[in-house]
Amino acid sequence: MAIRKRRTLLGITQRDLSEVAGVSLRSLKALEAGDANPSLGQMIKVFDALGWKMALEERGK
Amino acid sequence: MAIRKRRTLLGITQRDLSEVAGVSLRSLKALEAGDANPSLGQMIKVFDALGWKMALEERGK
DNA sequence: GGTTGAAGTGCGATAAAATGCACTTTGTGG
DNA sequence: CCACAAAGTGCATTTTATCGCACTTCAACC
Repeated sequence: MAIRKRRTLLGITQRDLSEVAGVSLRSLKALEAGDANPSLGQMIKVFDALGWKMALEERGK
Repeated sequence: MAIRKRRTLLGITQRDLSEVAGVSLRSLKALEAGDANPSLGQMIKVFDALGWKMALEERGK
């Protein structure tokens, strides 16, 4: 997933990110592993911690 | 929210959208009302039904 | 005023997410 | 090989989202 790539690029551990984002380490691991259907709030926290924001786009065709 | 605007623009009811998207009417109402912390799957279904997709952007500054 | 369709809302039941904990695996440096 | 840090994973528990249902509100129309 993109999360891991971004996180490693920032040179921080899962623990670091989970603390900055304010989600549990367990949840972050699940999120990175892709075996999760996270809540919007959960995602926003993590994305925000990674310097990302969510946006809507037209789905081409 | 943007969902309602889009939906009314399409000229469909909440019931219509909920059925097309595959989520319960109750959930869609909550989603439009903004009193929800929906799951990613839930949002994708609705956004997809509205011709939208989600994207990540750099958070300015 | 009565009827109808769409939308808003509260509540209880259930499915699922989020968490904590214990443990395993993997890599890295001594 | 050993020690340590980071990551992966299974499980039990707690919390929360999702859903159905009943009821209310509101507007349009006859």
